[in-house]
Amino acid sequence: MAKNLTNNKISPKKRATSYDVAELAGVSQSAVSRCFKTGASVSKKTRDKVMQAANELGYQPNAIARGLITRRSNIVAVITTAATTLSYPEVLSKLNAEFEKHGVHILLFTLHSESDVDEVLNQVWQYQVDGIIAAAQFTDSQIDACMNRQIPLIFFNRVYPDISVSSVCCDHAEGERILVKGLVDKGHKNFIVMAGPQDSAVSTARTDGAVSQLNAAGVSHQLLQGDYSYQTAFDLVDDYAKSGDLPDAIICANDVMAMGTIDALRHHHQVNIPEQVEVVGFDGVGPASWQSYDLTTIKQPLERMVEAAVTMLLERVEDPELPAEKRLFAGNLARGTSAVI
Amino acid sequence: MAKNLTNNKISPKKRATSYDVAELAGVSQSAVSRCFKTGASVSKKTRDKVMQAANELGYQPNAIARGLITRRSNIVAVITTAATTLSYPEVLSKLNAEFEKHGVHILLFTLHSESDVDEVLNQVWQYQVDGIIAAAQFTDSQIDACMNRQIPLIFFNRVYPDISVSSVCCDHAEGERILVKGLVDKGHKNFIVMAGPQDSAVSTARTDGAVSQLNAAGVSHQLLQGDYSYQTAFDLVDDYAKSGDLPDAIICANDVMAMGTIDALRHHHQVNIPEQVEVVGFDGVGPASWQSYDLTTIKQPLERMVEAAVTMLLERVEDPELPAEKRLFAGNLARGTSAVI
DNA sequence: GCACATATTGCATTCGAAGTCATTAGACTC
DNA sequence: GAGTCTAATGACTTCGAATGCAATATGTGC
Repeated sequence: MAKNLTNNKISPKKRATSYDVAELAGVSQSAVSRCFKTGASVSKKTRDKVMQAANELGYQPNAIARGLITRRSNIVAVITTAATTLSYPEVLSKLNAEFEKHGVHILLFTLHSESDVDEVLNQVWQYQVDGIIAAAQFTDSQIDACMNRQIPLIFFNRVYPDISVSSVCCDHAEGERILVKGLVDKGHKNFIVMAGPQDSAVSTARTDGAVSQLNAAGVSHQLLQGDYSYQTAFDLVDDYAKSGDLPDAIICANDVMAMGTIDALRHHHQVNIPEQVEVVGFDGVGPASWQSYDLTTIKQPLERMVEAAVTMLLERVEDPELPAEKRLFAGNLARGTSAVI
Repeated sequence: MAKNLTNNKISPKKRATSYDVAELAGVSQSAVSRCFKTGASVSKKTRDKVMQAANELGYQPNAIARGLITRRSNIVAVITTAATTLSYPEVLSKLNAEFEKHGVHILLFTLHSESDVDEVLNQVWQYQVDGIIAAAQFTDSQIDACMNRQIPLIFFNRVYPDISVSSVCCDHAEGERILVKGLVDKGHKNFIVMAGPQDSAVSTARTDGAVSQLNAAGVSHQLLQGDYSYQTAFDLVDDYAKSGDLPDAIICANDVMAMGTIDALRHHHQVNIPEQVEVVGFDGVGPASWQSYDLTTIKQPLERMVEAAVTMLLERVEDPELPAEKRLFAGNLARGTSAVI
C-alpha cells in the first residue's frame, strides 16, 4: 500500500491535527493552539491564516488530547435511576441545555438498581469528569469517594441532612403540608396515603411529610404501599374499593399513581372524582393537567432546580473549595379546576 | 508550601497514575498497563502485585489518556431533538443499558431546533466519539461530514431512502395501513388526519401513510396541522367540533395528540369515544393504555429497535467497511379494549 | 548442561493539544 | 536611527496510558 503523504488532503483516513493545520498555514503548532484559545496572544494575520487552514481541513481541536493536558474534560456525569418517572426527560433535556451554554457535556449513567452505584462510579472515575449530578441514593462511602477525588457532586432531589454535601431539592414536606392543609380545611377526615417504592428517598420525604401533617391535624389515615407505577396504584385502589368503603381523600406520592388511583375509582367503581373522593399527586407532570385527570398536585419548579444544580456544580468546578450548599425549592400548587381545595 | 513528595499517599490533590501504581508495585508502567488490558501477557505474580497496589491507591486507568493513544473513546454521541415525546426517556435509558453492556457510554446532545445540527456536530467532532446515533434530521452534507470522518452513523426513526446510510425505523406507513384498514373495514367514511410538526420526518411518514391508505380506500379526509402537543390538538379539535359536524374517526400522528383530541371531544363536546368518534394514535406510550384513554395505537417495538441500533453501530465501529443497512420494524397494534377496529 | 522456543518484562515512543520560556518582530519614543 | 517596551511566535516539554521492540526470564527436550 502506498505510503500516506503528509499533505494528501484527499485521504480521509486520519482526521486533521493541529500539526496539519500548522503546516498548511505555515506556522507552528503552538500558534494553532493559541488560535483556538480565547484571550491568547495572536496577531490577526496569523489567526486568519490558521482559521482558513482549519476550515480547509475540517479541523476541530481534539477534546480528548486537550483534556489530558488541561485536566478538564468539560464533561459532567449525570447519574440517575432508570427512568420510570415522567419528569426524567424534562430534567435531562433542561440539564443538557444549561450545561451546553457553558460548553459542558453530559455523560449519561443510568442505574438499573441503586446497588449499581459502585460500578457506575468506577466508570465515572475513568472518564475524568469535571463533576457529578446525582439523582440517586449514595452511601456515605460513595460520597466520600467523590470528595477524596475532589470531584464536585450535587444531589438532585436527594438530601443528606447530616453530611456536608451539596443538593438541590424540591421541598416535599412543604408541598405535602399545602396539600394536606387544603384537604383538611375542606373537612376531609379519612385519608389514604399512597407511598412510592420503599427505597425511594423522594417518596419517603413526601409520604412522611403528608403523614406528619395529617397526624398534626388529628385526622386518621391509612397507608398503601405503591411503587410509583400506574398499574400498581390502580390495582391497590381497585382492591381497596372492593371492600366497600371509600376515604375522603387519597394523597399519592406522585402524579402517575394519582392517575392510576383516579382511573380505578372512576372506571371500575363509578366513583365521582373529586366530588366523592379527592385525589392529589405530586410532580406536576404533563398528563396531570390533561382534562381527563385535571389533577391537583404540587408542581416541582424543575426549571429553577436544574438551573441551580448546574450553577452550583460549575461554581465548584471552578473553585473546589466552595462550601457545600443545600437548596430547597418550594413547589407550586397546581389546582385542578374542578377541585375544591 | 511544602513540595509534594512522590510517595505521599495522603495527598488527595492528584489522582494516582499508572506510574504511581508501578512504583508501589515495583514494576514498570508498561506492566501496569498490561494488567488492565484483557489478553495481555502478564504473569500471575506481577498481576497480583499490581492489582493490590492499584486498589491501595484507588487507581483506575484514565480513559482520556487511553483514548488518545487507542483512538477509541468508548463514547458514542446520541443526538436528539429536545424531548417533547414521551418515548424519549424509554429510548434513552434502553440505549444506555445496551451500550453499557459493551463498556460504551453515551454523550448526550439535544437540539433546541433542528438547525442546531451543525453546531452540535462541531462539538461531536471534538470528542472523538466512536459513533453517532441520531434521532434528528440531517442534511446531506451533514451526513457526508460523518462519512468523511469515518464515524459510523445510525439514524433512529429517520430514513433516507436515497442515501446509503444506516437506519433503524418503525414502519410508520405499515402501522397506518393497519389502523386505516381497521377503521375503513368498520365502515367509517369521514376522517380527520392530524399531523405533527411540519419539520418532523416521523410525522410526515405517518401522515402520508395514513393519507395514501385513505385515498386508496376511496374515503375522504381532512388534514389538521398539529405539533405533537396535547394542547394544540385539544384546541384544534375543540374549534373543529364547534362547527357542529364530527368525523367518524380521527387519526393522530402520535398518542399525545390523540389524547388531546379525546379530551376535547369528550369533555368539551360531550362526544362519546369511541362510539361516536373513533380516535387512534401512534407510539404506544404509557398513558395511552391508561383506562381514561384506552387508546388504539401502534406500539413501536422500541426494545428491539434500540437493540438493533446498538448492534449495528458497534459492528460498524469494529469494521467501518461494513455496508449501510436499513432496518424497518413493524409496530404492534394495541387495541383499546372498548375499540371496535 | 546445552540449545532452543516461549513467556514476561522494561525501555522508549506515540497519541494531540496546551503551556513554559526564550526569542524575535513590531510599535513607539526621543 | 538607536533604544525601549510590548506583542507575537516557535521550540520544547507535558499530560497518562498503550504498544513495538529488544532484552531477559522461564521452560522444554535432549
